[in-house]
Amino acid sequence: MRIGQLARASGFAAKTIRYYEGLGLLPDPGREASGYRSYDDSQLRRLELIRLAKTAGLSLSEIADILSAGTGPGVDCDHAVGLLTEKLVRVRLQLTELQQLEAALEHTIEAHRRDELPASVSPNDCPVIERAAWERARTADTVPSSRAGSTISERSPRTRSR
Amino acid sequence: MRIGQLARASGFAAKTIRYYEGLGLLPDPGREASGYRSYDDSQLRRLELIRLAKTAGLSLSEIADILSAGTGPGVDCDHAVGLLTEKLVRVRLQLTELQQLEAALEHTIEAHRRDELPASVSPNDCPVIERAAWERARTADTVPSSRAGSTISERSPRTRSR
DNA sequence: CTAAACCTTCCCGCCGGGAGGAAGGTCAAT
DNA sequence: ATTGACCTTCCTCCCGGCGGGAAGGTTTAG
Repeated sequence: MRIGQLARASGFAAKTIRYYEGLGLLPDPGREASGYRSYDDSQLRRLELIRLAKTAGLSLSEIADILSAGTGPGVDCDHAVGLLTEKLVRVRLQLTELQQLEAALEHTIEAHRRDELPASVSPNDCPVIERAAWERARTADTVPSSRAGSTISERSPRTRSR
Repeated sequence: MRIGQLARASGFAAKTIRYYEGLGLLPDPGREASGYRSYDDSQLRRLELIRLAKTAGLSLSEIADILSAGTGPGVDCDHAVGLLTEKLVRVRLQLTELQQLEAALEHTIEAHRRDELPASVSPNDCPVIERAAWERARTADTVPSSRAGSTISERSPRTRSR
């Protein structure tokens, strides 16, 4: 089986298959005399597992972790459970951040709807943004040092202060 | 005021200030005879507004939208409210997706904890992943065509089928 | 034999938000 | 006049997940 057939059978583009091979998601396939990659059904099954893992919300590096963990022929399912558990923690952190952002946006929009916000007093001044920033900063410090995809920036350029 | 002073005053790195200028977040500053960028306090205030907007969870392109919307000297605050409203919609979609992912992970881990999952029958087969994919796919179709940072992939390579 | 379909490697592009550094020009103080 | 701090432009890198296309070799059908 050449890469084109595998592509049609798996639903992944041939380029993607080569890319996955480069990432270590797929083992080195043999080559025909011509240099063409030569696949068998086990690669197809592996690609199907990769699709499942993607559907499950895993990134390619997480999938690589699962696939290369066993080192034996099979996939280490217990390792996969561990990874899912860690991922759950990360997902919950992201959820917390997003929920805080949601609340900040809601409160700000609501405050504006009720005309509670002052008019802008100068250019480069916007009470709406100020309020949203305040709402967000207010809850941001209650999050336990997440570092997970934070949209918030902590003030400190690499310019040394003097 | 040169870029270094503005950097220290604003807390943004000089590189970042040039980058923002390139993105259109900052107007073209004048130049000294030497070619150095020359800033005044309004740029500092603008950078402070940008920091607030970032704190509020806005991306640079969203901030650019707000800053360039007015076209007059001041920022159009009503436009900012509209943007925040749209962003709230997107945030809620993301929240839905993340909550579904969370539930899928929880259910899968719980099923594993209760030994409800069969053993893997062959290499490239992992009931844990299968279950997680199933849990996720089960809820994924109830989401109203989000398209917002989805981690899920819909099967269709650009290989034309034949 | 030839054309089409297929394969190979390679490099470039995108989204976001910058960081790091090279090569060179300028300014201030000593 | 020299140092060192500052500034300029330009290019490269990182994270994830590929897609496009060039330039060339191979296989297969008619």
